[in-house]
Amino acid sequence: MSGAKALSMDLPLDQILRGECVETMRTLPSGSVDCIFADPPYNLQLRGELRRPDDSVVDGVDDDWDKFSDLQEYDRFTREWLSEARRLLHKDGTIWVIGSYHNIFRLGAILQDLGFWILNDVVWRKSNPMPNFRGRRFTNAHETLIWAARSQDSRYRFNYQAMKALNDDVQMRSDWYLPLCTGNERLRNEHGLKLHPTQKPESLLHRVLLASTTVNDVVLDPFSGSGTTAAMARRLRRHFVGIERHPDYVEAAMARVAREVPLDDDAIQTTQDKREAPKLPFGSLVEQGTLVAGTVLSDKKQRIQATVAADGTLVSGAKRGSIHKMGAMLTNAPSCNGWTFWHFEREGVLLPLDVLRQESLAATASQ
Amino acid sequence: MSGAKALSMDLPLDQILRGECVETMRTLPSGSVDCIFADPPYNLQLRGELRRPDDSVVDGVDDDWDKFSDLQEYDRFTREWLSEARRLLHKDGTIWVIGSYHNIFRLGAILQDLGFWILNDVVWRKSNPMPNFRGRRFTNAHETLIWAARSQDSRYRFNYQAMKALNDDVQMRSDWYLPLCTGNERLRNEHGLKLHPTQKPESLLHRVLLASTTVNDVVLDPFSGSGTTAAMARRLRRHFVGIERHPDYVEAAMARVAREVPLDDDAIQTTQDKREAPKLPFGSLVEQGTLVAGTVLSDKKQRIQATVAADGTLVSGAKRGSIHKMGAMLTNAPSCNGWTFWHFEREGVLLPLDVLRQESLAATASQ
DNA sequence: ACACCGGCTGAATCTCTCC
DNA sequence: CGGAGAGATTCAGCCGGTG
Repeated sequence: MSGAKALSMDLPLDQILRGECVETMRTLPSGSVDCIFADPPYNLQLRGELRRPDDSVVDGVDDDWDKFSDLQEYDRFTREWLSEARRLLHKDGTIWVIGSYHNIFRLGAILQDLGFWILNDVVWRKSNPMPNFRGRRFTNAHETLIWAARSQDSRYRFNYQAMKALNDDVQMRSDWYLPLCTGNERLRNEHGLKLHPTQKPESLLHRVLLASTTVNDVVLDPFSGSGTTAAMARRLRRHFVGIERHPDYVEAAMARVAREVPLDDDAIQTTQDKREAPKLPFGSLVEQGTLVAGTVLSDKKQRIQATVAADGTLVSGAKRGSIHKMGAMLTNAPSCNGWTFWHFEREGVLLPLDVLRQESLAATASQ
Repeated sequence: MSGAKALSMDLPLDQILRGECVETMRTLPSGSVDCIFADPPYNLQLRGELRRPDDSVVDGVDDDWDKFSDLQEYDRFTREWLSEARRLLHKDGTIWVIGSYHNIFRLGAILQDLGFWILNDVVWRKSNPMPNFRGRRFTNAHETLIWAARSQDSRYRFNYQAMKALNDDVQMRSDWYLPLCTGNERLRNEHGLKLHPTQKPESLLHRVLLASTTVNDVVLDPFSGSGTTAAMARRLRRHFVGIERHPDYVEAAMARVAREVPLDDDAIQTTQDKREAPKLPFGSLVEQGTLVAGTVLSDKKQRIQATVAADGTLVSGAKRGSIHKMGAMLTNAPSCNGWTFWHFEREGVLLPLDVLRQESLAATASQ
């Protein structure tokens, strides 16, 4: 994704803007951000205070910003900020929202109503959730993230191979097992009390940003709070724009960002998707003599053969075509990746053509 | 809960009624069921044919009953059957609905709009989900259930101790790890093909009914399908009322129920679910900051070095791969256990990565 | 009898670029 | 905007056949 970078000239980069969420978003240019992460107020509807079995009071979320008169008011607020978010998002951009069962269904339905295209719902499984003290429900041990593209036809970014690498080389699933933000990671005020009631763990934002953005992308967090998004953006060398109404949070978050050291060139690299690798036409291997015209290729089980022609096509009897087309034709398949289908012999071993491509790309990269 | 039993005289018990969902519900008496389990159409909106990398075709859900012209029509349908469901539910009763990201946000929002009171959202984590074949999203590895009481002041049933016992004497969490319905459990037609495209596993209904109903309770399933709810109700000695519009499904489900043997008085119904072996991908250590990206690892004799990248791969020159692959590559070995091969330095001492893994697993204890 | 291997399958919104 | 073509992409578990 060339992304929104060219459009971001009017965007105040790497800052947390103090102000109301919607009002501040209205001052920013359309299509100027590549990705949005939003952790909106939860509308928790807590009735009175909650006590642990030992009668200590649970420090729940009871700040003013979490009080909404009713569902309709919450929906109105949600539609308003999500509409602005959609305007700010680049056409190929994606948005993440996080919530619990109190608000996630409102968020999801309104996302769909506004034309966002849901790509995944992702479950953050907490390794250390708060137990259900009254024993009247299941332990609420997860929160839900929704990942959505701006529209159905967005050509969004997903760093598939990086996610696979992060998960021991099997596809990353939609359920993520991560600890809560505790201990030293948790920001505290001068009295040692937690600064923000819902500070998100860095590991969560690390995975979110690694999955759906690339270096120098612009990430917007309209409910910046303790600044986890901003801090992880800086660490991973993405640009950020935060919005936060409470000056204390703005200050604490910017101080936090300043303490963050961006990863260096070696550490920031991730496994590349093949789709992004430099293109190398099969014909150039023949031109360069890497593979001599006249070489006979076969499938892995050596049931099918074809001969390499001087123009990089394959020939078998009266049939001729690209490595892909011939693979598909000779196996009656609708399509075929010739790079992995066709094999050549080297020192008695059958190797896929892809090996030659990798070698050739590696050789030219180091020049 | 004294429950709805006294009211159920006009209710046709332990049958699957052939008919349209809403129409049939209208014939049943108000407040007559203790619990509802509903697996409505998901509105998947599948477009073309999907093929696996081996070119085989995925047998998707293309049935007419899952097609809706737009979200508005889906919402209308949902409001209609949920309204009837609420009328049939006893004042202290609860409802379960299951869905995927395609429809669960519509379901949840409408439940709230109608006055249901959400108790939990529960995540069914699939042990064996279908992969994402195109590598364009996270593996869709879960479905979501919403558990809600008829109203905020319902004195609903929750068998807390039974759930705790089922979970090795720790509170049952909101994330459940259960396999898909496959193998012998899957109902098949005379050609050996699956009878119903979306048959739910018995383990799921077993847990649902065990959590939220008691012996002789009445359970309604307005989208009965293959009859998993009815079968598990009979096994657990609950009464059931099913509604299903396709006569073939009604017949197959009633035959299935007839094969079911109710548990006897002594049977303690704890089909213990497989405890999940604690797994920890190397990438998690990087995300969680246990090991910082940019750290240089080495073998025990410090002859070989590599740098940790942000996606949990190791980098050395032009080479990149998992801790295992890189260990093997750099030593020319066929394979390598990266956890014991690679070492990091702590207080001047070289320690294997495995130490970090053990520490991290111990800290988070029970997955 | 037992191990191993190949085949099959599951609620799936599943490509991208160039002409 | 439509069509053609290049080329990227899979995990766990069950079943049946074979050695």
